[in-house]
Amino acid sequence: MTNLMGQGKTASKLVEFGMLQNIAEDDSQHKNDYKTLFQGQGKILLALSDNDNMSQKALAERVNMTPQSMAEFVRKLEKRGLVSRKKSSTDKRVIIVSLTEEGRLETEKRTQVIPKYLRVLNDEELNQFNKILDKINQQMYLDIKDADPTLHNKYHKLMLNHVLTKIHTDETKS
Amino acid sequence: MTNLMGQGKTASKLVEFGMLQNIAEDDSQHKNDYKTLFQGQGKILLALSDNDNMSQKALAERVNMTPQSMAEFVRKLEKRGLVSRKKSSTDKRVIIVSLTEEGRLETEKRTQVIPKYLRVLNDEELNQFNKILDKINQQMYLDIKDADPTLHNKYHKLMLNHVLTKIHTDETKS
DNA sequence: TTATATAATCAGGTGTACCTGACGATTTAG
DNA sequence: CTAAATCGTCAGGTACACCTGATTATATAA
Repeated sequence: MTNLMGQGKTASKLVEFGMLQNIAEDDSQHKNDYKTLFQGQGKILLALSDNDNMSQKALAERVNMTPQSMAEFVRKLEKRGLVSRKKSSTDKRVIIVSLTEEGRLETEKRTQVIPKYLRVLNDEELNQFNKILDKINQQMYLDIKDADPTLHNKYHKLMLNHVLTKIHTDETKS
Repeated sequence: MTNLMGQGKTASKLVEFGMLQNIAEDDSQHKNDYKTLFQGQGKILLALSDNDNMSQKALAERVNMTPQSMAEFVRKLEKRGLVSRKKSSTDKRVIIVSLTEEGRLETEKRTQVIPKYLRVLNDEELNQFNKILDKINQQMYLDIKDADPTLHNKYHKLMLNHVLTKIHTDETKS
């Protein structure tokens, strides 16, 4: 099982990678906390980046949490000036949440960070890495779908497209 | 700046990768919570895997937290049966913390998990991935050292060696 | 031997991500 | 038009990773 051995090696390197990411964050002034990017308030910002002006209910469903939690986080985000809440005119029960300009910038900043360590890779390696990540990510989408089709729909492949496309574009420009 | 563009692409794929890891965890029965592997109790287990029988004080320094926090976490780990605490015979003030057999197994289990998604990579890709991760990890060690030499010493490259070597060995056997 | 340092503990936070239950304000369906 | 469904809020809670300050043993140095 040569392949299994290779996988094990890679797995341990990934663990190491995870550990290092963590340490690097603990340390120093990084505000782009990798850990919180995909949880709570960060998760909501990402969802809004993909699809703005959602009701709290829809948002809650989208990111798989209770409406109460969503209300709490949205309120916190509002306090931070990253989202705004306005009553829907068609249905006075619902509240439409949208990113403020600041929120949009903040989210972009957080997802656009190019980790310093990538600079050690040359073009060929970056290319290889991209292909590998593509394969892995694609497989993870499938695994998630396998485990829970509903979840998969919510976090559909398109979720990050908005943000990610922007990154590519911006990068291309520079 | 072709290279910068490549880096941006890779960066976004890494963000996506992180997001997917997170979703996959939320979902389903994974107990090997990637998020907690390097924090709090998990961090301590890792430190002990590398260097067992440390005093609480030494442990606290090693993982960069206050002795009070350490005391709390160690107590929790003891309750879970993963570590044992015994008074040092030479210095009755200090408490020596060590992994129980269960703790050792648990830690190995948590670090040994081979993510399912790796199976989509062929031998060549695994090889490339390994090389890339090696380069990246090495660079991250340097970056951490750069930012804080003390921290670097504590989380020295050797930290995970113990655990990781075991993984390699076990994998080789299978 | 007495003052001081040191390891740990107790007590009491803080912040963040969640959750459940109860309830008020609308909207919609019968 | 009234009852049920729907969206959101309020109140209160849990769990986990931390932290500061004060205090108790024990060890060491003057």
